[in-house]
Amino acid sequence: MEKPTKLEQQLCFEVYKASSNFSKMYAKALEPFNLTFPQYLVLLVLWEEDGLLTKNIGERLGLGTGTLNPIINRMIEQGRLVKEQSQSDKRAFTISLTEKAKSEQAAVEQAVLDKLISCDFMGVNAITLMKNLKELNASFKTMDL
Amino acid sequence: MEKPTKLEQQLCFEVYKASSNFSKMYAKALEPFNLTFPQYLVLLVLWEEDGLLTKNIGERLGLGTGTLNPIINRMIEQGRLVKEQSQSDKRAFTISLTEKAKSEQAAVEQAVLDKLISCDFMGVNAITLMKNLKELNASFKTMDL
DNA sequence: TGTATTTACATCGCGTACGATTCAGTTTAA
DNA sequence: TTAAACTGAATCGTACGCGATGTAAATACA
Repeated sequence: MEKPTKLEQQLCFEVYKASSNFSKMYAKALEPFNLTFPQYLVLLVLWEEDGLLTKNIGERLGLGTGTLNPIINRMIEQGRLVKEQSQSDKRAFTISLTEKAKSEQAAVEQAVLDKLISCDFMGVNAITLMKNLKELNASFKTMDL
Repeated sequence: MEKPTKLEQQLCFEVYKASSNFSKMYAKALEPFNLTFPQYLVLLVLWEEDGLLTKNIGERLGLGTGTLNPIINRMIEQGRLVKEQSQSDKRAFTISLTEKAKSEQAAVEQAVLDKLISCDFMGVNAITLMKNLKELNASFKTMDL
């Protein structure tokens, strides 16, 4: 990593733009379901493993309670999630999918897939990109900041 | 790009996390100056070329007026920017740096550089990553979404 | 010329995103 | 066994980020 200044400024900006681009693309795909991108991420986690604690979801998504709690509350209002106090630890709450959220999984995933296919990232080497991003994010994890 | 589903879900998530990681890192570096990351991006644009129209800044950063306008207003309150109506086009406004914003350039850039060096992204191939991200973002540009 | 469209900016509503604080419940250790 | 330290959530304040709408100025064009 020689000459971090210019290079890194541009790297952080490319990441920033890519993130906002993805966010907008997914927003379009998820709009018919009245879902936002972060809400979709919560569903992805719970479709993989239902009944997690708020804490666990936050860890997987890298979100603090200040961000995650309002998202979960909106999804409860939408009738997608249910929250119940854990018996073993009364501070903690278990978040579970409703039937509605379970039954729409296939349709939502199909809509996202359709969008991705229609977008067709010409020539982008997604494998390499993912690998490099994972390395980058792993680096962040070991930092004090 | 075979099997977009899982792969792409993860790609968008890696980008999402990387963006938030960068944002937090830069936030730390910029905190002493009472600057946020998006505010810093505005400064980067204007340090390169002062006296741009709001429209130009928005184009370079990929931000709409709904996002950019409040940022500029805060930076005016901070005493970093000045806004004046364009004479040639009375709808447009020229955004210029104050002396304060010009004089702090070196110190801000040094602080960011120090932070980047102290973070030391071990083994991350920034060149390749940048290249792939630029391709990705170029793809987004040619999309309808 | 006069009207229709477009453009530049402002504002609004909603939904993140994050650090800081608060509070109740849990664990640790003296 | 308590007091102290810690932990999981909730809440608050500030700042994006975006689509939609509003308004005035500029441009197109019939």
